[in-house]
Amino acid sequence: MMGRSPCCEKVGLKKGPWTPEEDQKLLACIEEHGHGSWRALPAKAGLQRCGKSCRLRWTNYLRPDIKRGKFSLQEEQTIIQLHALLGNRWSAIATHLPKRTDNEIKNYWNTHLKKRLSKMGIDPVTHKPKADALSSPDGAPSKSATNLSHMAQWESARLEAEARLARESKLRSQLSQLGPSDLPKPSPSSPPPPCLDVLRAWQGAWAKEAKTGLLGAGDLDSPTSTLSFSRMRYLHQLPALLRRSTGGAFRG
DNA sequence: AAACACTCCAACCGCCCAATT
DNA sequence: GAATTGGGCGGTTGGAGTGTT
Repeated sequence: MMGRSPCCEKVGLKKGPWTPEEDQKLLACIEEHGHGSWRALPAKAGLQRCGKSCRLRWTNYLRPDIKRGKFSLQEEQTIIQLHALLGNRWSAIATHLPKRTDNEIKNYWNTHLKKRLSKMGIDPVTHKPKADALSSPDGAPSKSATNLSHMAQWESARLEAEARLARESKLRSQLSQLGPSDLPKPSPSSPPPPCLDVLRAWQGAWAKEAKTGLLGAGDLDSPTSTLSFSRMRYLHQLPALLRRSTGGAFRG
């Protein structure tokens, strides 16, 4: 026989919002058996749901290692900076925000941050000032802009690699914890997430470049000459911009 | 108080890819 | 190698909650 055994039959499966009873069943089942196979879980748990729905409910809502509620200013900055570098790759962004799910970040971006950036005159897709010129008059990027462009590309690739490593590490720890002990716990053996270190390193690199004069004085003040340079400067100034846009009322 | 408009987010859908047979 | 699945991802949306007229 080709392939695997057939997937769960999709007749009579419940959809829509989860009830507290369903949540309890799902939690109890994962506590007792771990989630092992999502496909097999609904039957074990006595749920009229498909495995996919169970997985979504667990990863986005029931998992105990989830922080819910208001995003801090620091988290907002991180999301915007990572979005400028990575685009709509929410799972990659989420690996740098401990305890936040990609779904929550995506929602927060769509309902809050996108609008906020627009109000600040920043295109939320390109992260460029809306009326900004795309290139220098002669069309040739400056040397510093080229360097910065390479730097941005390098950082983007590095973030991607880190996100991948984080995923693989998570997968390994899940595999080793299959079974009753599958509930996430504060484990001293699991490495801390890469978190904000990448952004800090990047910010440090920016400061160094600016200080050592790799950026010409004009580069810091003149209209931006390339998309990458514009983006780099924007990222550098983001914390101050955000503080201004929130009127300082936001505290991390 | 009712009707309508808007906001927000949990959950769905469809697609993709690696793994499995 | 082909067929098929499970799981992950990003885009989208239904509907509850809130605000406005």
